[in-house]
Amino acid sequence: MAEIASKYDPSRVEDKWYEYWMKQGFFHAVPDEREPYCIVIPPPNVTGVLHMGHMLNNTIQDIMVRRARMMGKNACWVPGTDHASIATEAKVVTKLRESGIDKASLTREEFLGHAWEWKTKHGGIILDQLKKLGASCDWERTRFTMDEALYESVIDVFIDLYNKGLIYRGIRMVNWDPKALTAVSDEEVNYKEVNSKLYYVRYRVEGTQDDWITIATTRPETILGDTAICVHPEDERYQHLRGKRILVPLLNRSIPVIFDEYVDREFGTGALKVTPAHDINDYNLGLKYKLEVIDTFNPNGTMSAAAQLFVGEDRFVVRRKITEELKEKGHIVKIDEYVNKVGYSERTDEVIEPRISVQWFMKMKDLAKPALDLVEDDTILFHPAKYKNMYRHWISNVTDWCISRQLWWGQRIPAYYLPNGEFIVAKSREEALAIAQSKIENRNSEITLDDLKQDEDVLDTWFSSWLWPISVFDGIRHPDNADINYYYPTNDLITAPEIIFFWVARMIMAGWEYRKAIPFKNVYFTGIVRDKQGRKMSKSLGNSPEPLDLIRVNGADAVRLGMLLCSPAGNDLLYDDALIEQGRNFCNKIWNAMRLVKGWPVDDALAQPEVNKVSVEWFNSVFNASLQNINTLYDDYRLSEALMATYKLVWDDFCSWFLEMIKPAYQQPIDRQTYASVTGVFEKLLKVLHPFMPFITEEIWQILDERGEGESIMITRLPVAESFDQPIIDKFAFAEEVIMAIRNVRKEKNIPQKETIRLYIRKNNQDVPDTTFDSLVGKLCNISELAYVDEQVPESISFVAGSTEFFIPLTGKIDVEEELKKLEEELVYTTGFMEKVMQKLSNERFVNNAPAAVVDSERKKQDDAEARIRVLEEQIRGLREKS
RNA sequence: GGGAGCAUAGCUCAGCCGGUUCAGAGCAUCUGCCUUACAAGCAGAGGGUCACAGGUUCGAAUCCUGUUGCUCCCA
Repeated sequence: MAEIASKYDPSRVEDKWYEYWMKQGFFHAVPDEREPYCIVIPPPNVTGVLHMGHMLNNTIQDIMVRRARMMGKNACWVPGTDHASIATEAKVVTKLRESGIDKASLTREEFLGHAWEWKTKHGGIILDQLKKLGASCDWERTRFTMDEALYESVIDVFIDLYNKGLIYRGIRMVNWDPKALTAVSDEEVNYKEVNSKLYYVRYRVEGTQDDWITIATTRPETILGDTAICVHPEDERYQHLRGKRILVPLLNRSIPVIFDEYVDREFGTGALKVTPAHDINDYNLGLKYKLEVIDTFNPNGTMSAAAQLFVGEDRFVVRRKITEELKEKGHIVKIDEYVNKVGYSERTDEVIEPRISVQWFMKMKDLAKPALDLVEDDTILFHPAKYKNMYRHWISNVTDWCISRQLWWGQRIPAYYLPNGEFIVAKSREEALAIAQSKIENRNSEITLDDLKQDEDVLDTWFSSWLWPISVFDGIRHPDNADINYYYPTNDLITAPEIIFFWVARMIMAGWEYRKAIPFKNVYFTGIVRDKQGRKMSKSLGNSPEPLDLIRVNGADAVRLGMLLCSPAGNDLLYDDALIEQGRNFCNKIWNAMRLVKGWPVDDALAQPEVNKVSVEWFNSVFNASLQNINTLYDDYRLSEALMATYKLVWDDFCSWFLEMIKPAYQQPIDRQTYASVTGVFEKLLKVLHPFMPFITEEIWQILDERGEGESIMITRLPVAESFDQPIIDKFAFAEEVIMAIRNVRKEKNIPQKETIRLYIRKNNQDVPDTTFDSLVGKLCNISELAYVDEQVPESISFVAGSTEFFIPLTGKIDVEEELKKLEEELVYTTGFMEKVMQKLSNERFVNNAPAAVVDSERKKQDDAEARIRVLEEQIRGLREKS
């Protein structure tokens, strides 16, 4: 046969097989009579590029879907991207600006033209990157949240929920992103602790010359929007202010003093400035006391005309400037260092500005109820289950969802305004007109299409994503189509815990609302990929390796293996190059196992030696025992443990033991029967490995035997765990102990493996010798004579396994003192152990209370220890007599 | 401020409805080997008061209480 390189080179393998799989259409799935298995990808951001988190997440999805496919299920993994309205719009705006175009100078249609152009050209890079990872997605089903079908689904759902009274339009305090110029939802605000300052500012009481009240604020720039001062009704310090008014510094605007228990008397001075336009709590106070609302900020975070001062300047610049001015005018009492939490936009990292505006909201209470129950009663299972707590907490305290965004890139809200300000929610302008005309005939009868003005805003991207498991199968528009009926509910969702609210919870709501069925049966939460120091990987820190470089250098299989080995569900993964090195080494190990097996000449005339026969029997049992274990681990979603069990089965049991057991002598042929068994189990191992390492397993599977066009390991069936022979496993465990002891003797006495030794065995306690693995021990330890004896063998190195004595005659190499010392240490340990056991057994309460099986096992321990002690003592005696 | 979770070997973790020599795995470390598949390898070895303090029990890494430290979520 042709020379096979001693090192595995993934670069010559991976692209070749991926293309082959694509060409054969193995990834594509259509409904049939088999059991379906479906995963929808958590759609990555269309602007995104592959990062380490995606690598982990998609590796896991690929493992699940490949395994299901090899279990004979109809496996379908639907890929796609979401339109990421804020991020994409920002990208397009930036790009336009670079080519000298201002978004404001474009019409909506022109802008969307540019946006689509951008999407076509740059969008979805990430999907191609997934192919390098080996992802077996059904690319023919690739979806995008702005595809016509998905767009229309979103609109239909909006209209439906509006008609059900679940969507409303209202004036509310929202989280305003002054950079993206849009509202964002509560879930898109990240609170970070920052070092800031607490400014103590004194306001003069109206009608006095020198009577002041001091408030504490972290945001002096909002003073210009103050419309009240609030103190606790029982606060002794401020009783004299009842009925008084206060002058806002710099403006001398007169504002009332209000008394409300909301105020924390301990904080600052106990006096609170109230700015209803710029703080959610102040806003609520404003509603309660009917305060004036002065919005002093423009949407971009600069001061508005209403502020009167610093108009047009940025709020943070103004914070500095107004502090100076307040100081000059004698209003600053003191400034303390202060640590507080400030909200930042998830999308732009800009400081969020609470802002009053008109937005669309979705009522969550009614939808939340079933979504909570479905998780509480384990209809949907979380892995790990601890996320149920977090889920319960959020969903029990859920607030209405702000779903409108002041952007163009997204599904435009289907609301049409009449000249009088009323609005109609309808699928099209024509429909809206018809509704308007029928609704209040007299008043609106003269309205024409041109009078209707559609809402300018689009919907939150998550308002598309929450429909994803349904909309990818067009199940909103066509609830009875074959795909949705077959693949929905999907089986597993693999995602990050950070989007449990954004996405997981809302998909459950949508699933229940629109299909009265769960969107998925299991949710597997992956961890966050961090660097060795535990820091989250991020572009700004520069601590993330480039995933595609890792794949190019090490191969996708090595990367997949490395990432998965150390990431139990829900635990963060501390990335380390060593992990991938481990993956690479493993690939090489398998590769070399193949080289070894392929290198053996086969002799049909050769009968199968006994050694090989028992070895094959043993390995078959070990294989089935392991496979059973691996399947259980999969069932429990303990993927990294399933991988580790597979890894050990291949490396330790197959390579280190089995191949050595049946390995023919150098340049000697192997018998046909054994060879067939070896290639047979090798193939089985490759299949078990395939979901983890698709490329190398395909390559080796193809080399191992002649395969025809259209054949592939990925469409074969996984081996089914069969019953196994536990006694042979136990017998070998004993043989293994003996082999290791002999290796130790060789090492200690410097006897090379090439030099044969003799081995004498003395059974005690009238035990019948088990000779199953004797010939194997002989082979692996290069033993010229193996015999059972009744007496101790003089001039020998000896050791005891269980209560069986082993003697290796070694004239002239025995250090009696050393041997005695070893035996005595062994004796001390065993005696100590036995005493502990006897102590237990002499305790009546133990014997009476403990289960019989436990007591029996203690008795067995005692018997074994006693036997061993007798043997050890006898050996010591024997040695003493000699010396 | 409210809630949840975690603490076991140098690192990452498993064990946790109490009972097997129960104190484990992988990696890392150390020692010896270029032994004819693989030095990306082989053969071995060392390493932990199971965070701390109490309690329950014949028996606790495992159950209970408290303490300390860390992490996450929410406001």
